[in-house]
Amino acid sequence: MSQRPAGPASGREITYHRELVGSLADVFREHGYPGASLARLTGRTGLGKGSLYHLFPDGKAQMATVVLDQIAAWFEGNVFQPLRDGADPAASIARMFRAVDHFFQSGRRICLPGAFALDGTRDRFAGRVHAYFGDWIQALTSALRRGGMPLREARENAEDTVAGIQGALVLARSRDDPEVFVQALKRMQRRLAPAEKSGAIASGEPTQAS
Amino acid sequence: MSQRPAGPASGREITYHRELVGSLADVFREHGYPGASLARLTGRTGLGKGSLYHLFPDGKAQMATVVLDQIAAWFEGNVFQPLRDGADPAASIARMFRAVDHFFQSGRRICLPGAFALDGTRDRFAGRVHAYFGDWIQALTSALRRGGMPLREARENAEDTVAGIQGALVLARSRDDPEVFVQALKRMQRRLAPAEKSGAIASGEPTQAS
DNA sequence: CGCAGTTTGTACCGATCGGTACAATTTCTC
DNA sequence: GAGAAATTGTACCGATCGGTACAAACTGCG
Repeated sequence: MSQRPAGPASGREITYHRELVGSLADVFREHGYPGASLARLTGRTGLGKGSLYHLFPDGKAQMATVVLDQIAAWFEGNVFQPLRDGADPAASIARMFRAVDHFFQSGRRICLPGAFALDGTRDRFAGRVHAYFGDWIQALTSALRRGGMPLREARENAEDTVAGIQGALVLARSRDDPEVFVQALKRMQRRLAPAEKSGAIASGEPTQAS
Repeated sequence: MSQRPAGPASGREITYHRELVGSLADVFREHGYPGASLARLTGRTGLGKGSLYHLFPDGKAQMATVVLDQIAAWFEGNVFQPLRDGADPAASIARMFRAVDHFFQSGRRICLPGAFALDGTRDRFAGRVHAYFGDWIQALTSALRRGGMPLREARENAEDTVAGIQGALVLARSRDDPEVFVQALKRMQRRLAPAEKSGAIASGEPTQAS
């Protein structure tokens, strides 16, 4: 989804673009959509308005959608797809918790789709916000079911886990203590474990978080 | 904490003021702090700039602090104090879940301290945001302990429950389905119950949510 | 009524908002 | 190295931002 602008040297271009989108993401995370002004966007990325509007002709809204798409792509590759297709569901779930801890930087980074969901920004990006959480819950439900959990229970545990992660991020930031997030993550993983084999085998490390 | 401006007829004044602060709260909830423009604030309250700045000489920041204080006061009276001092801890916890469902309008209203916690707004109101969650967790921990739960377990369950509520609000809004919140609340209440007497006796209904 | 104090609408302030125009520069291709 | 295309900085746009000034209108009280 991280589209590349028309141009040559596409190999280097993509990397460049990915880092750029990561900087934009940081600004949206730190200030929210309304608070992410063009001044902050240009300041953080180091690019002038001209460059930014050349890359994103539709402006701030387009920057946010590209950011959301990059986040979705990362989760698709490192979390959702493994949960859905992983040969060992328990290992996929263990991998999910590792990836989540990695992506959210052990509680120091918030979830942009979650933050967008809370205020009026949601309506601007309703489809992407809805898909992010829907895909996550669906994938986790699938892994739990294949681990032997009944559908209803799997669905409920998936919702509780995804919600718990969001809430733990809120709590960690409210107390300015990332450890709150780390510990909450561990308890959620433990709570999800009993119904399945506990010996989770590592299978693949998460790629560099955007 | 909801201070009353100098003036007569203080009885009616307080009510008037409480409703006004409620309208301000709605705007902050719907748009976040940076998105809550003076135009929206005046539009929603029906008051002109002159009136608003007469009531809140320090402007937007003061409006937000008064809103946060009113929210804190409501939770103090309807949730925290009962949790800490209620004769029957199990009943106090049941009352908490009722109050939470009521205050957050069964998932249709978000938690402002939680929303503030996520972005840079937190730093502007760090003390109040920190206190809100700290008081809540402390009060719930107290009730669980008095219900017979060991300290460590009580503390962890309190954090998980408060975080779970925040996450459920995020999830409900992401799917635009308040029922997600209601069901998640029920499961959290059930999960908290087994360690204590299940027969919760109603003791006091929550007052009108601001 | 008449007056003091409160409350309010309106005009206005400089700063910043998101976005556009466009010429100058850099970069790639041949 | 010439020419085309992509990239960039800068100036500028109208709108809106949060906030101030202040005179008019309203209020309660004697």
